[in-house]
Amino acid sequence: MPELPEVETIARGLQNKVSGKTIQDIRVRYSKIFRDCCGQPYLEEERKQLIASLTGKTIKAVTRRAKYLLFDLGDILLVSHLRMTGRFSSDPEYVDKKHTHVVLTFTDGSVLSYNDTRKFGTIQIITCEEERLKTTMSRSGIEPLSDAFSADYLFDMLKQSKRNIKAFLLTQESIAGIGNIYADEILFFAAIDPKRRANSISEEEAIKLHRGIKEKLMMGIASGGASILTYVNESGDKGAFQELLQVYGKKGCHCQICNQKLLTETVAARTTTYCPYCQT
DNA sequence: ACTGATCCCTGCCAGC
DNA sequence: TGCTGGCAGGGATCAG
Repeated sequence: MPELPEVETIARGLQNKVSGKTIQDIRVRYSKIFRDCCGQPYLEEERKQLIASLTGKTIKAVTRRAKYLLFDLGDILLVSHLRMTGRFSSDPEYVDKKHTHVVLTFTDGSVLSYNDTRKFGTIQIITCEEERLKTTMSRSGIEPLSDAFSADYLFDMLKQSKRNIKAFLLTQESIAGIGNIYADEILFFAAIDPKRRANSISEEEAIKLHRGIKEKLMMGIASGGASILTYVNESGDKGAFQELLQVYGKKGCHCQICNQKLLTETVAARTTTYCPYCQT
């Protein structure tokens, strides 16, 4: 399940693989993947027109914002969210695979496939600035790896929120790009109980939390992402961050610091694993 | 302002 | 062995 580090890894890979390439042909097998700026499926006629309009366009760049992949086609922007199981692959073998829903063929003969087992992922076709502003992507919060995201900034945000800290970290409108895996790892690093109210976090704790957010996300990127379920980058390589996980998915395991048994419970409607002794 | 339920969808696993 | 039902999962959205 791709979070910020995984999406960043994919964006960098795709930038190398497909930027500069011109779309010659598009094959769509499951059309609901394509959505308008509000996330709604298109009516058939409009969808056909929009997809046809992509032919001949050149991919100028592939970048990331929050957990979204952005394909800059000049006057059109493709905004893709991979959700749980979405993946882009430049491997020709993916073209005919089960669950491959969209295949782009470029003028140089190479291909890019969108494959998504659970079909939760989406590709929005954005044709103007007005549409872009309507996307949930544009409502994403601060980029946690940007310089603007300082410990002071985080502490101010925390003071204004009464939600539990896990829910706070998962809310994309606050901080963009953190999902369940990194939220659990960050809270373990910062030694904070996931159920604590955000506004109960002290300045000292906020500084540690801020460091945890930056470090865990950067570690994720440095190791090519965490391959938990099905995540692979655009070349099909797995990441290595899953080997560095300390609490996520470690139900029943023992804390690496105090050796007590880790606890798993639902917090903010997500499976949450933490150390009840170290995280207070 | 926040919480909880619902929806999207398939694979997987426990239980029969 | 084969079937079925329930669950997981990110996040938008809606009701309370």
